[in-house]
Amino acid sequence: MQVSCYDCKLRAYGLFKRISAEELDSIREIKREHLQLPAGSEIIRIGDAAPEVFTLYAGWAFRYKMLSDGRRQILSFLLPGDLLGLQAAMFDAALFGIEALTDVQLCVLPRKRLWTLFGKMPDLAFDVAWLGSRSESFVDENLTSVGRRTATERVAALIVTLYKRAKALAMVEDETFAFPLTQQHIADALGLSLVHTNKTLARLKRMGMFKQNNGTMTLLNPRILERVAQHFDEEVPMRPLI
Amino acid sequence: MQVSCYDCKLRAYGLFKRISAEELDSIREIKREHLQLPAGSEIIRIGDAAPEVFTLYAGWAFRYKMLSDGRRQILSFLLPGDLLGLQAAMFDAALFGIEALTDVQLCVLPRKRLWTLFGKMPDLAFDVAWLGSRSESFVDENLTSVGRRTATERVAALIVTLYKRAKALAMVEDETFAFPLTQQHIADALGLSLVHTNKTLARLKRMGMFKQNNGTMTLLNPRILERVAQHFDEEVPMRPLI
DNA sequence: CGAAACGTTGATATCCTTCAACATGAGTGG
DNA sequence: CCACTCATGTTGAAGGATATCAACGTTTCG
Repeated sequence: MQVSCYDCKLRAYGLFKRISAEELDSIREIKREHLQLPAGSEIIRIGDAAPEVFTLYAGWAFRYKMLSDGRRQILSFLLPGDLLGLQAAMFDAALFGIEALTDVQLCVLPRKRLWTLFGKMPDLAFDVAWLGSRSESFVDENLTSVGRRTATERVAALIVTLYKRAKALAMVEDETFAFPLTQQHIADALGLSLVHTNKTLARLKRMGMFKQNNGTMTLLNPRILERVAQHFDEEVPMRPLI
Repeated sequence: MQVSCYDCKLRAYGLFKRISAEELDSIREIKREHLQLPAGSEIIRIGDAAPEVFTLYAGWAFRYKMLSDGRRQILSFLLPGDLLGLQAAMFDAALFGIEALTDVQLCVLPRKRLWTLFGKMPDLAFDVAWLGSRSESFVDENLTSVGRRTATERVAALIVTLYKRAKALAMVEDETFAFPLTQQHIADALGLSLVHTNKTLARLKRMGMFKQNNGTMTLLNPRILERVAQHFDEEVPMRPLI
């Protein structure tokens, strides 16, 4: 399936700013291909030299680091509209891996052409920087969870954050959204053991906070869950403000 | 003391790329003032609307978030040459605070002028994005520490990372460098309690890894300390590659 | 000199990990 | 269609790493 930049569904969500036809042409010019990969694929491998930049068009992914003895830390989850591999493209080797959590569709943006385009379209440079900043904000929030929240607060905060991100993408209906993470993913994102993650989820479920059904998550009490999470007042913006 | 961009000491470290006189003029044009603040100053307050962007010219600072009940998470430490507040300037409110750890000197870069300059100097846009990516990489590493390393590994990893960053700035002599963090800062960066941080530092000191003298840190065995830390093979670049 | 910030140390409590076993479901080959 | 395996989820018990509490020591600085 070939998707054109002209009718990119992502733009429909107000995810990108209104742009001129001319600007759109420029973007379309750098987009090389539209990739489709199955769940579990390694999109960027740790140590990869000079990977390209991607826009995640559909599906979920996650960014992670590994210690030499196999311990894994998930740094952030990636949803449609997120930019993948910007950091990696800046350096000469990827410092982290990116793996597809579900089947994914990617728009490939060859980095050389991207840098060139910065000259012609300063607004694009701003947008890329904006997406990069937003991505760092998510890591900041996760770090705060892992460093200073209890297990229950961490799990609650993760679910609330993913719920809000999904909602901004119109992926939530009746407080229900696709939730492709396994308990191992949650554990590795929150710095918890698998067993404790399981027990914590069970506790929140018993408290009536949510229920899960074949790959979906339904929040039964988003307000309370947000309080349990000790969620921040200041929130990461979901889309450009301009 | 007024410092001119033309003889900026930071450039001497190869921290910035060689740039033309014309480019330098452009940068100097956006730099508004050179600020001096004492240790403990709040450089950016959480929730601040539309803060400016700063270059940390001299001194140390740290970026942090707080939970409503007072728990604090330090997200990253900032050394000379780092850009402060890029994220905050992108959004309409700062999601984190920045506090001076020592007396600091800041170059103020009014954000409007900075965005304008992106159009004239795409290379500058790239550099700003590069600094942003590097900053995110440090958060990534810290998150991996807090999530997946033991207390001893965390403390070792933090010391090694700061040592390497200081070294890249020519701030290390005889394995000795200024170390302005209190144990409370270390604890808040690593997601540990103050008491446990103290005992962990004592253990590493007893192991002969380092010694501290009125505000300085001396590494007695950097190699071993790096192994204790389970330090990554792939390292965050210290300066632009181009 | 006194106060406040910072550092040190031992005892006790607890959250979370590890270990071990079993349950469930999907996919696969016989 | 069944047996098998592999990934995932669940549960109880025990141990350990880290937190909390409390007290005291040390340094700095007005």
